[in-house]
Amino acid sequence: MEKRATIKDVAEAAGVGVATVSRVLSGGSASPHTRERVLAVAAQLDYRPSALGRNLRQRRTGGMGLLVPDLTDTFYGQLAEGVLACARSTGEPVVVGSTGDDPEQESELIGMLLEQSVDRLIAVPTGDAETWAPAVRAGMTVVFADRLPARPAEEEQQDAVDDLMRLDGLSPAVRPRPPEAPSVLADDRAGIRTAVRYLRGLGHRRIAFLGGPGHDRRVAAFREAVGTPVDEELVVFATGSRDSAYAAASGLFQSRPDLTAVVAGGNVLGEAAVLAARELDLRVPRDVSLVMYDDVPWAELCSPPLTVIAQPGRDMGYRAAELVLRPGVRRPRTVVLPTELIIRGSCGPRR
Amino acid sequence: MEKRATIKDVAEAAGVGVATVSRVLSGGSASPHTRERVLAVAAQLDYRPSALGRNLRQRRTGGMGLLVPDLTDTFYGQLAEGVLACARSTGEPVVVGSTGDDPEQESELIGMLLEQSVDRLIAVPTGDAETWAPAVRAGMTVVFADRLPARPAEEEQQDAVDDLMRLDGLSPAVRPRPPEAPSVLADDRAGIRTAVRYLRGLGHRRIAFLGGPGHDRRVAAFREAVGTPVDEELVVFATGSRDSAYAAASGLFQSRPDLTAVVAGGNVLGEAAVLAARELDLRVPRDVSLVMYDDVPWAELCSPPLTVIAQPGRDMGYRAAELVLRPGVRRPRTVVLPTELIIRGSCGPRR
DNA sequence: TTGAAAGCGCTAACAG
DNA sequence: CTGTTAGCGCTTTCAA
Repeated sequence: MEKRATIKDVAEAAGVGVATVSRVLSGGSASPHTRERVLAVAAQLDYRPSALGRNLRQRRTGGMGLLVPDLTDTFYGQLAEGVLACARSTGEPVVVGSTGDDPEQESELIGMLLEQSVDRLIAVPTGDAETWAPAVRAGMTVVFADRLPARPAEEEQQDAVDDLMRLDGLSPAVRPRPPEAPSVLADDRAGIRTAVRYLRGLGHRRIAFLGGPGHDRRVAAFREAVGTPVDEELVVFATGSRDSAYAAASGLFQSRPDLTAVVAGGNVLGEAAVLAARELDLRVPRDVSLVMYDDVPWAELCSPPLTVIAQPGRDMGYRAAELVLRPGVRRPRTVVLPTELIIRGSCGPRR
Repeated sequence: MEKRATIKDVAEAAGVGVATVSRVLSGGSASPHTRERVLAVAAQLDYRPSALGRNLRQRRTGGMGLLVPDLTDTFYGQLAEGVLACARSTGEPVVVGSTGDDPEQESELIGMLLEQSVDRLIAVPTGDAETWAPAVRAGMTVVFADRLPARPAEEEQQDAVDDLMRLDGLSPAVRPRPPEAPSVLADDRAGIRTAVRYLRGLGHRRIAFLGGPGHDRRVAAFREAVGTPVDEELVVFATGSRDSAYAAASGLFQSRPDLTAVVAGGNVLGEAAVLAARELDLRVPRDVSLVMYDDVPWAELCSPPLTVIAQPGRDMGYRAAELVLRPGVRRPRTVVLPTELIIRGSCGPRR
């Protein structure tokens, strides 16, 4: 346990000032001779600039934060891998937090990051705009991935009012929106639409949607794809846990034995659906067809192999990291990545 | 984007010195009156001490590092969740890195952590003792989880020599071992032994082991459980990737169609085995029985559901985090957590 | 019990 | 092109 050399040590050993060392090491101008000398001494002393000093001086930590709901969910594992890969290529540290899809924990983690002066953050948000206010106020560069923060209830109400006005042929007042953070999303709308069309093509009419936290855009897409009127009993929600997902799936199958197909909004829900169906002796795809959001390695292992809506988790993470590192001036604020319906064996014609 | 209050602001507003504020906030002694006053002002100014200043002063970052091979592997996801849960309870930041089971990347990540002055690290190591030397030299508190660093080749050789001496009835010289870092491991030996016994009980004699990086202890246990002579063709290794795992599994099945059972050393290998078997039209468990290390949610979804050796990934992470945060004086240096054979449907009697 | 002051290692003005 | 210097926000002696 020997203590590391400081910039001062290098300066002395090289017979120059500390500023020169700093300059050379950060690519500033210096005479070839000096540069060479400094570099040699630094190498010889095995000098590594301490991030501590730099951070304090610049009043910000390098690197970035990453907040996901649950690293046990393969999709978020993929996303995280993407972020880490990008960060590794630039040598940046990534502070990771797991929110458990709980706004309160998310809030605490944001506080922790603020305390660390981490000013760049990639998040799969759980809380609403209010939860995210402190981060924005502090001037953090935030990039949302996979989903956007829910909008506060009051705003939704206001939207409803606006909609009514529009029905009456009136133009609602233009109200300012909170500045949208850049985000990286999958094309949920297209993904869901394709899946629903596929199921309808197979003859299915009573199609259910099994959603989880943050799946609002997917449900909306589902509603749109199914068209009015949507049978509300066929749209059910679980919280983040596997237990809750199982309960929701099981409840759905039991309360509506007439449904013939299910779209699961995420891989944990898909897993729950398979389990619940088996428990209730429903055969897939004979009794019920299933499409799952997320392609995960085990989707192929199921029998039958699961038909899925694949989204590029790793790419999403990588892109988000790029965005947060280089907040381009006129870069597209929102990146939408394509989804793909991968047809395997979990869907069949309506029984 | 308003700038945060500093300790100086609080001191001025409370009419005390900065030292007093520091003391009060870190639970030092102060008159009740002063304390109250400082606390009130701090709250009112929404003061949060900056980790930057503290870190520089103490020449160390709070929190810890976490290095895993791949967050896409559910087991490491579980482990990471455990670490993050523990860290969250103490408000500590966790810097996570993914090594891809590549010693070089691991080495770079260690360097990055050193640069950040992160002096506590939990790692699922990939490199050998040499890779870990810099961390040790720098005085990092390291806790290994799931596995230990491979020992350098020369040492293995020396061991072989020692073994020969013992065979000759000689006592080899006592050579110093590198100080062992504390670690949290699953009881691989018992887990593998139980699985092998179970398979033998079903009548299997030609049992193969499908291993990956870091599975040395598991192979050793396998060899021991099978007893001499071990059919070396039945012990095959893959690198970390899914492709490699698939290739290894497929190759194994094809080169030794006479094998009747396989023990997969990890969930990625288990996945590969299922896939390869299916591709070769081998039925599980009729044609080949399979036991997989790691219980993961999808093990139950397979058909047949996979018989597994479960290890408590989340607990392992949590314990490791506790160990690294409180390096107990005379605490057990190595924690071994129990494994459990969970019998589902992937093993049958020898055909 | 309290405050003043000295840095921790680094970068960025500012002179030279 | 280069060196000197002034902090960044905090903790921690050391006196008072």
